Amino acid sequence: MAGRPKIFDEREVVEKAVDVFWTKGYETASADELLEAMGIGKGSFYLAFKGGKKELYEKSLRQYADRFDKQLLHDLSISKDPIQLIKDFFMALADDPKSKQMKGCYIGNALVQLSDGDADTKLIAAELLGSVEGIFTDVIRKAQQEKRLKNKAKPEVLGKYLINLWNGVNVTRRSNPGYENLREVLEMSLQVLH
Amino acid sequence: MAGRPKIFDEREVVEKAVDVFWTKGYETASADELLEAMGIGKGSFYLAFKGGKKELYEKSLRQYADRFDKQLLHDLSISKDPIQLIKDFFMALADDPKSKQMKGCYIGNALVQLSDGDADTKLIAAELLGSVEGIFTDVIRKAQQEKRLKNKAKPEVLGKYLINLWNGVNVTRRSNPGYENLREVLEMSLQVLH
DNA sequence: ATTATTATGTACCAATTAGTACAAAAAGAA
DNA sequence: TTCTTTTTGTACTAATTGGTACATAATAAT
Repeated sequence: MAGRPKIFDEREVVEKAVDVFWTKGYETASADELLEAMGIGKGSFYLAFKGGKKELYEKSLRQYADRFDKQLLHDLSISKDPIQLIKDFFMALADDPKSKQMKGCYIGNALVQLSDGDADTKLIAAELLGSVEGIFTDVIRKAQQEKRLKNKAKPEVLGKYLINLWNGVNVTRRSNPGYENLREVLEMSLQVLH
Repeated sequence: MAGRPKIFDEREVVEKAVDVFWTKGYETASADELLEAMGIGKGSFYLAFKGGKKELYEKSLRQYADRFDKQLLHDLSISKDPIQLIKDFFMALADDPKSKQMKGCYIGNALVQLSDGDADTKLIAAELLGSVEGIFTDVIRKAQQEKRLKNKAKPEVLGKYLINLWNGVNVTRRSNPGYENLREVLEMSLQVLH
């Protein structure tokens, strides 16, 4: 063991980078800006992230999604009524502060913001969204088996329906943050979970 | 009337610009690339579009939406069953070629791709989507009045529901173009139009 | 034909981009 | 202390960005 010690924790600086990428977008977030927010210099950065900005972004996507999934799975694990939890999860979108309404979904943004040149990164985002979809699907399948969900549609279809709802709301509310009818739209959309 | 004649038609070159912006995204589409596709030089461009790239983009959004709205209104005007037409309109999303599935909605993309610095342009995109929403809402209101639609939900909510569906599908299908269940998800989503 | 007007093409520019080179710093090991 | 290893900060760079300046070209009016 030798060498000068790192002055930063990788998970922490990646978390800072999430902030910047989320509010500014992948292209618009400049390397300087990211480094500033992360609190490290170029020397350290390009040593730790040999792939540069792109590697940082991919790691930020993975780290964000990982945290998100773990949180959701945890909440589900301690819930008496997982279907209701998913409903609440969606309804909570209507209560987000305006600032959050404007930012969209961190993963979904990647899907829309990346150009064809970043097809590989896009694929990562697709996988990560697919992971959330899988969680939804599992909850639905189980609820159907336990007769807690009357809707007999294929769990995979309902899972995709929910992810689609998620993606939609995260785009729609950007155009009109805090708009009156979001709650009613969500209620209407969630009637399939009966 | 005097002066050297223009060698291009504004609507035509803006249409070319739509192509570039759509496939590459606002930031990623470079001025050179746009000019190349439009087939005009910098001199002509910056004379005709004093606001540069941004003005071109805003005009492209307006022109695209204008064409889109007119087409939709026309189709509705000659339709015997406007609600069915809207259903078909959405179901057609599942038949798009992969290349189109990957591109998303031209207007919705703006909402997600623009950074906070372009809030004014974002607002334009929001208005344009609102215009489509208004068309949906009108169709629904009329159908309810004519008892052709049983669903008694507020037309405004159903209109927002449909735009939300539109936005969702245009994000979701990017992650998995041509995926199996899109058709079923759409059918499930359109059950509200009964 | 001369003039006024508008459009065009090209050369140029300042700013910013992501990324590199490298010498100095900070630790442990000998 | 001296050597080795790793990290850090800074100076630099090559490419690209959107945009401007301006001389020239092409037309209509006089």
